[in-house]
This record gives sequence, C-alpha cells and structure tokens, in this order.
Amino acid sequence: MRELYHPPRSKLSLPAILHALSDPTRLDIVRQLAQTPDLSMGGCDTTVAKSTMSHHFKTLREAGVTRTRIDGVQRFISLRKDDLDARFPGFLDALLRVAGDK
Amino acid sequence: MRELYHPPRSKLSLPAILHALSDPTRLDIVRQLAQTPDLSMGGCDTTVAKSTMSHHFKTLREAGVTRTRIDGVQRFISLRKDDLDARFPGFLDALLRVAGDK
DNA sequence: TTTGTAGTTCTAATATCGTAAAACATTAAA
DNA sequence: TTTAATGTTTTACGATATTAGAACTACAAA
Repeated sequence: MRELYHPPRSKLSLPAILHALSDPTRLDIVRQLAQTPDLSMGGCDTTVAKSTMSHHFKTLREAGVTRTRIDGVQRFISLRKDDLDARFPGFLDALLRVAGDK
Repeated sequence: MRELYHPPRSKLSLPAILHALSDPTRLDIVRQLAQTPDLSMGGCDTTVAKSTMSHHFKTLREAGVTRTRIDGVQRFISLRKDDLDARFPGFLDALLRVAGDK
C-alpha cells in the first residue's frame, strides 16, 4: 500500500458523510481529531481492536471526512476541514459544537 | 394503532439522528418537511413503495427527527425543530443549509 | 353496511455493517 | 539480517438495514 484513496472535494456526498459520522466510535474519532489534529491511529483513544479501527478510519477517509498521510510506519489522520467547509459550509463546525455531549 | 412513540427530548442521540439522516430518501423527506411543514405521507414526493415510506417515517420518528400527528385517516409529519434546536443548537439549520445541493 | 382511503405490519429477500482474529505488508531499529 | 512496530487485508459471523408485496387496521364517506 503506497497510496490511499481520497475522494475529490467535488464528489463529497452528504448522505455518505452523515453515514460515516453516525457510528459512535467514528464520531468519537472525529471529535478527537477536532481537538488534536494529525492524530495517528495508535494515538487514538479506543476500546476496539486495531483491525476495527483500521476499518473505521477507512470509512471516514472514503467518505471524505478525513485525510490520511503516510509517514514511515505510521499514518497521520486529520479532518478535511477545508474541503468540508467548501462543500458544506458551516456543517462541520455545527456538528462539532453539538457533538461534545453525546 | 392509537399512539405513536416519540422519544423524549432528553433521549435524542446524535448518532441515531445522523443515521436517520444518512439515507438519501429520508434526507429528502427532511428537506421537504423544512419547506412544507405538516406534510402527510401521501403528500410526499417519492419513488418508493408506500410500505417503504412508512418504514422511513418510522425511522425518522424513532430517531426523534420528526413528530407524527394522527388526524383521522392521515398522519401529518413535521420536524421536531424545537427539540432538535434545544438539544443540538444550530445543527438542524446548518444541515438544512447544506442539504440543498445533494 | 359497503366501499374507499391512508397507512401499518408481516414476511421475506438481499445487502450492508460492525466486529475481531489471523495472516500479511511495510518500514524502522537493533 | 533479525526483530519490532504500525497498520492493512482477508475472512468470518451475527446483527441490522433497505426494499417491497400482501394482508391487515382504522377511519371516513356513500
């Protein structure tokens, strides 16, 4: 694996993004990413197995919510705030504001 | 069927709401409800079977997104904007603003 | 009472999801 | 070249989702 697929900004779909965010574990990841950008998978606070985490990160990435940058043996994940803001202005901020109290 | 279950405001869950909104047909319903409050099921613009519509309306209602009022033989559906705004301030408005262009 | 209308529930088929163990790939360190 | 670290892919399993036909319920109108 040398390159990871990221959907282009123009292909971001709201239902797909909402679906990616509808899982409690993934919503939690997004919450953490908002506070700690450039998080690695291992740096994430979780209870699930690492293969499960890998799957969740893939789901977020393929929905266009996150960007994954490969650096050596690690992957650093960040929110695609620029693209999300361009395509769905105000949505991410509104979500993060209410996502604090699950 | 005399009474329909509506979760109380305090039990509204963000993941459950995001899941309810992640289906294209249901997101479309919500978009229509925002423009035309108090819509009946039959008054909805859809392509799916009526049993499917009934299921989608149930999903939205049980997630706390909509309120269903029985009036004779019809059900009138509206957004629970008051409760959603109280529990997740700004979220519904932000969603509706970006949900125009799917 | 009969007929029609509006929507629900049952049932079933197909699909997708969340989870994780096991095996694998890639890179870095010893 | 081993060994360790980090994450992916494969595979599998049970749970849940989407869809719709068919039967059914509730109410209203004729």
